[in-house]
Amino acid sequence: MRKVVSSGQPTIKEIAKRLNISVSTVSRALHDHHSIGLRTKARVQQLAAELGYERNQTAIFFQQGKTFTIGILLPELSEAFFSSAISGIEDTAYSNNYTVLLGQSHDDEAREKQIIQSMKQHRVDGCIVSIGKNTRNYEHFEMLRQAKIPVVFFDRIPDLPNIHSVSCNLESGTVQAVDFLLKKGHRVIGMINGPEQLVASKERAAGYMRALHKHRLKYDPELIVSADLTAAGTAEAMKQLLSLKRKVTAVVTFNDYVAMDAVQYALKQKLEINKDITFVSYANTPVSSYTAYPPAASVEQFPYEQGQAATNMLLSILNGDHDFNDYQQLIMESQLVLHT
Amino acid sequence: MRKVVSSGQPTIKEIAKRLNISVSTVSRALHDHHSIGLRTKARVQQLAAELGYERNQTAIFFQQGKTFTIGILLPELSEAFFSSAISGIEDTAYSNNYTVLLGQSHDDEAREKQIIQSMKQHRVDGCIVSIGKNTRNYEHFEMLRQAKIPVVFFDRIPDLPNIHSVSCNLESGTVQAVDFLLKKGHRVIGMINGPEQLVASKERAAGYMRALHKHRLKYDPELIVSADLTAAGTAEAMKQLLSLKRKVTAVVTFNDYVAMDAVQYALKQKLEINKDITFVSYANTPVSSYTAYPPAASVEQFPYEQGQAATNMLLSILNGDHDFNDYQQLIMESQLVLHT
DNA sequence: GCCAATTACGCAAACGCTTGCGTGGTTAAC
DNA sequence: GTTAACCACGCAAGCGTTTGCGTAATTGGC
Repeated sequence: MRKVVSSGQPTIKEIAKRLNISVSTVSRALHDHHSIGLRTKARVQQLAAELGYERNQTAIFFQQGKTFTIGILLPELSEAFFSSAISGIEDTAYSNNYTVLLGQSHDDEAREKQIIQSMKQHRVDGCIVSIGKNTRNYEHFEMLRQAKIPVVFFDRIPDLPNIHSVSCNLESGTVQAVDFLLKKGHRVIGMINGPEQLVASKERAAGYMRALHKHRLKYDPELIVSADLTAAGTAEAMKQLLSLKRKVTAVVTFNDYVAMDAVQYALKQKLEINKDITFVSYANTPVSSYTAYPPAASVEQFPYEQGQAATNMLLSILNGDHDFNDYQQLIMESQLVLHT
Repeated sequence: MRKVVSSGQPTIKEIAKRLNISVSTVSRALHDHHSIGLRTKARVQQLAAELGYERNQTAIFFQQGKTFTIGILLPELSEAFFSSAISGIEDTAYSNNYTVLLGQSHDDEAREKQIIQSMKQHRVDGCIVSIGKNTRNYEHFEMLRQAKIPVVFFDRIPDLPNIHSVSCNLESGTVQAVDFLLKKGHRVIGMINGPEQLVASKERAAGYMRALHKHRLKYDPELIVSADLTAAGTAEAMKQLLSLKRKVTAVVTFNDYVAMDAVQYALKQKLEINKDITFVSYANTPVSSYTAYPPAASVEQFPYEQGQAATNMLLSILNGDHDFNDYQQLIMESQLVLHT
């Protein structure tokens, strides 16, 4: 039999042989088991230290059927929102002695499936996933369910019945945003919204309307325009808004990128930002405050905290704090942040 | 003996039992081994498919002493530069059938050590690491070396003799940047540099001087000022530069954030950007082009490509393409990108 | 029709570790 | 002095897979 690997790393066996005791005694000594004499314990631990012994995790993972590893699947690692989220996930995983296995789907369903497959094969204890834009088929998650690997969905959540999830309620944040503008005296407030099929767009629109309703103002459909989030689309949307009879003095934009494009357009029209027109946006990027004309306020979605929350949820599931069928859905509140 | 885990996942044994053949035959059949009859192969593969059999990677990792996993340790996952790098690393790891284990040090040496320790215990095949700002002690990397786990350092490289590394040469990029300004007719070019002890600052200064030398211009020390990268520090630096007798018409700033702060200051002084004064910067953020006054050009450091390169280097080491003592250092060229 | 080569499969060890159970030996309780 | 409790340790199975080697049965060459 060929020795596959000789990594030179000392094993429990070696220690046992050198000390003329059994491996089980060594193992227990290393775990500070009560049934091992103080003398033997000390001898074992000392020799282990001398040899630079380190437990072979792969062996333990295999033997225990648990890896203390969580898989995290996101569409795009380099997007600011997600990278903050990863940061939050890694931090809380780390402090609970879990490790993080990473994969990005690039919004490609096939790759998403392969990564899930790979994570399943790696025997991760659980997953945190944000699905791709184009994912329509959820059979890969069904496989995880059958393998009894719990999944917490996060931010981008599939339309499935029984799932754990963490997401951010943009509606309440939008209410706050519109409230803010109303209190500043604005009465004609436009909104550049995203594609209508997105949940995120629906929540924004709902928040907009709820805020108006709260203030007993009537809703003018012309004031919400859907755009495709490109610079050109945003310019077009701005043009529409500015051509209305009622003079729009404030605009809620879908995200910071749209806000920046909208600002550009407004400047070209010789409008003075924060005087002729005020923008409020959603915080997708930490650098928006560095721009020449940052939005007056933005709705923060706390990606880092969402990552933390998702991880905590997963860990509590892994700890068996809940029934397997007790599906949890945490909806975090977004919050308006003023850019003074 | 208590059965630790029953995950329900079918094993090779099960298949063997059901088919009344030995496990070795099943294993070989699953690997398409030539010594297995076509008939048996087919029967095995079919049953495996029916049962939804999936190889237990943890068992294989353990048995083979190899995990096909690379550890990646970075200071801060949410920084744009690093998150792009991760993206590049994950992409190339993925296409080579490796998986990525993630950790962030938050520039904390103790945490860095713990993560390295954890990765070592996980028996990663290799590591890619960017060290923390404050790391002075490198014994944790020495341990990796002893465990024969190869490490490729990346971007933030320790001052050690025999290491593999990938980094970006900012000097040449700076030469290009200053060249660009000189060709545009600027003759008095300022530089807001970072703290002097940083390698990155030294490279920038060197590039600045080399470009001047190339054009047979003399170097005026007053034109390079060191700042602390805060908004206030940048304003102070700008003030210094603008108060010089010779009228500064262009400034090379340490990074995009500094550039944005500098722009703000210039605007307050009623200077017209790209007319009275032109900025050139280093690309740390993908959104700088969204700002009202992006720098006229910026030195791109290609974090994604650096990530790819580091991964490829690590994989080639793992493949045994080089001697263990053949230390590789790849220095990538940065490149000036014009923002038309 | 004999030997060699080939085909098709099984045996069993090994990877490193954990853990239920068994077993001598000592101590304490009555 | 007998029984019970406890202490300190060893035995051995088992986790799922791979793989060197052994071995029947079949085939082919001459």
